[in-house]
Formats: sequence, structure tokens, C-alpha cells
Amino acid sequence: MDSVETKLDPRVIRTRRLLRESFMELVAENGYWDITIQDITDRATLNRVTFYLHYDNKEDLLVQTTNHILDELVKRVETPKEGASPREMVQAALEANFQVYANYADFMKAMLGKDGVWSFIFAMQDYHFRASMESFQMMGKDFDPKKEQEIQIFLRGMHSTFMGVLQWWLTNDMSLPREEMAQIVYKIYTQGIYRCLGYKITEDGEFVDE
Amino acid sequence: MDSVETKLDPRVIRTRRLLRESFMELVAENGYWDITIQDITDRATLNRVTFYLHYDNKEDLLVQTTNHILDELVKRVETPKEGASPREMVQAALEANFQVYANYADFMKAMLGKDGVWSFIFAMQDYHFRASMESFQMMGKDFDPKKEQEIQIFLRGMHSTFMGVLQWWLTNDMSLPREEMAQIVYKIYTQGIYRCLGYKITEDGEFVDE
DNA sequence: TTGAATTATCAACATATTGTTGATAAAATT
DNA sequence: AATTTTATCAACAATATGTTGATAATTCAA
Repeated sequence: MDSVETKLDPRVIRTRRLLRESFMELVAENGYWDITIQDITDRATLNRVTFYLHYDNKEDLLVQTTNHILDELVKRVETPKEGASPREMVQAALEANFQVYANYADFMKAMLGKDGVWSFIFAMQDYHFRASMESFQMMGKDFDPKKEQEIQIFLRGMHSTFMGVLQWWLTNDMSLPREEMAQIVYKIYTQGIYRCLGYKITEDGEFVDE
Repeated sequence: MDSVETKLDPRVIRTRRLLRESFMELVAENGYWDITIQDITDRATLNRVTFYLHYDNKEDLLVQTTNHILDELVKRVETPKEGASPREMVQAALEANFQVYANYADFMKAMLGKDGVWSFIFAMQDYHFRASMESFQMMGKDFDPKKEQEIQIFLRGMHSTFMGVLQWWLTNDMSLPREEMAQIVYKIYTQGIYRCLGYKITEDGEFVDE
């Protein structure tokens, strides 16, 4: 809100951009945990004290950077097409998500990898969860509380799935095209894991090796 | 291996147990990030130097603690029943998982919550992934590499789903019984998220609001 | 049970990083 | 051109880390 309402000193804009970019570079190179504030300001050719004029600490910079990425997600993903089938809409949204994350591939790979940062992953997951929860409530279904609870669980599972698949994709250097990844996720959402793995599922939920 | 082959000095056993228990208590109370080694040894009524006789640092203690929990998972879960249907076997395994995690509820809740620790979650997820990957390969299916890759993705998604649901369960103080949680997860695995959410999915993967 | 080996304690140390301060220089705004 | 804002610099206190050498306590083995 502040960044929109009041005009920012160009030095402030420059400084924050430099810090954010240096931060993302260094995270991609060395991982979040191994970099110090001195490292960041060195890379940005700024004084260490300058950092504290803009951020409380490293975690604060991470939060701001997270929001920066989330803003882009909101901009690029939340534009449903007219006259598309549900399937097309979902797949388009999934593709857009993979696209945005791919723009930050090196950074994302570091944040989702073995030495990644849970607060970041949690924030991303939570954003997806809230977004889908809202769009779900907008559809105006009437829930009993028990159902509402179950829906929460399903949506949690849904976005954990997405983050897990995204993690695989980035870790394996995005070796499959976005469209294919979107199809795979869509398949998991509609068919369930076991069907995807080649098991035959009967009406009443039993399954057998095919 | 070392803890089995060579007999351990009772002082060592006592010290490590005290450190691990103090660690888990403090994590449950204050979260992983806010506790120091001094805190841990204070709680354990040990000298800080003693800590370094057994662990390299806080992260090392976390790794050992993680393995401690994984050992229990291996012991309690990996015992398939004779003559059970696939459904029964899967649900029993899921229940056993929820059971073991529930034994460490406070610790787990802190580790999977907002201020949780990704390296821990990653290790848990990776254990489940490897375990299922092995049991999948034991079934001796012949994969083309493309299929193998897809299966990896599906299994990643599968265990991310489980961890996500587990996270919900612990965060909401295990308000639903284990059996019900196991059923929900089973339903997600066999039906897919969208069907669980009440959408109707056609044969060819289109779906409509019911 | 005695003596050797291992482990725990204690005080102390060097190191690294953090977050802050006050004075000064540079840049932007009016 | 004058005022306000921002960036720099040297310096500081505070905290946590990991290590060391000497000493006391405990365990183990003969």
C-alpha cells in the first residue's frame, strides 16, 4: 500500500531492487542459509548499514521477496478466459503457475530443494490454498461444518500435491514442458494417484493391479 | 550401525537421551529456530561442552532425531498383514503412519507448522518416497524411462499430499480420529481431489459441477 | 577392588554475525 | 539554492558458536 500511495525516492527504488536481486542471485548460488547480510550488500555494492534502512533482517527481505513473486502470480494467473471449459480453465491456470515459477527457476529450485526454506514454501502453499478456498466459497455452496472441514483437508492436499510436483520439476531442471506438467497435475486431480499409477479402481473404492 | 555393534557407555546413552528429549520438548514449546544449544543443555542439566562431544551442531541433533523417528516408522509400518485386500493394506499402513506421528504430536506440530523446518519435512517426504519407490520396483514392472519419470512425479505428488494432510491434522490438534484421516487420504489417492470435492468426472477427464 | 580408560565439567578463549549509533557525504525534492 | 531524505563509514555492544586444556567423576576390565 505504501509503495503505491507515496512516491518513492529513486534511490530507495534502486537500493531495494539491488538488494532483492543480489539476494535472489546468492540464494540461487549458495542457498538461503549460507549467505549473510554482508554477502548481500557486497554483491549489491551497498553498505551493510543501508540494508537495515530497508529491512529488519534477512527473514524480512525473504518475506518481501516472497510477496514480490506472489504479486506476479496474482497478476498472471487470475485472469480466467471467456467461454472455456472447466478443464481448459484449470489447465490454463496450472500452466500459468508453472510459467511464473519458471521465471524464478534458479531461486525457486534453491528454495524448494534439500536446503530450502519452509516459511517460503508454506507461504506459497498458503496463498494457493486461500485463493482456491475463496473461489470455492464464491460459488456459494452451502456447507455443513463437517463438509467445510473436509474441503479444507482436500484443498491442503491439493496444493501440497502441486508444490510437490513443482519441486520435482525444478529439481529435474524443468525437463518436461509446462503443458505436459499441467496435464500431469490435472490428471492427478481428476483421476487420483492410484489410477495414474495404473491401478484399476472400482466404483466402491476397491482397487486391483491391472 | 555403531549404536548396535559397539556397546555404549551408559553415560553416553543417558546423555544422548537427555539431549534428544530436551530438544524435542523445547522445539514443541518454542519452535526449532528460537532455541540455542545452551537452552538444550540447560534443560538437560548438562554442560554446553558436553553437547559437542555428541553432536556437531543443532542441525546434527535434528538429523539424529529425525532418524530416531524414521526408525520407529520403519518398525511399525513395514509389517503387511496376511490375506488383506489392497484397500485394507493401504489403509492400515496409513493409519499406522498417523499413529506414529501422533506419538510425537507436539514436536511434529512445531516442525510442520508455520515456523517449521523444511529439511525435516523433506527428509520425511523423501523416506516415504523411497519406501514406495522400492516397493513399486519390487513388483517388477517393466518401465520405459518415460513411464519411470511419470511414476516418480506421481509418487512425489502422493507423499506431498500425505504430508499436507498430516500437517492439517496436527495443526488442528488431531481433531479427527486416525481411521477417518486414513480414509480421507485413501479417498484422495483413489478418487482424486476433484471427485472428493464433489465434481463429476467423465471417462475422458472432463469434469462438471454436479 | 584397584588401575586404566572414558566421559562430563568448568573456565576461558577466539570468531563470526548481528543490529545499532552518530557524524558526514551525496542525492533528490521543493 | 535551501531543505529534506538517503547512503556511507567507523565503531560499538551483544549474542551464539565451536574449541581447548585441566580437572573431576564414572565406567570397565583385569
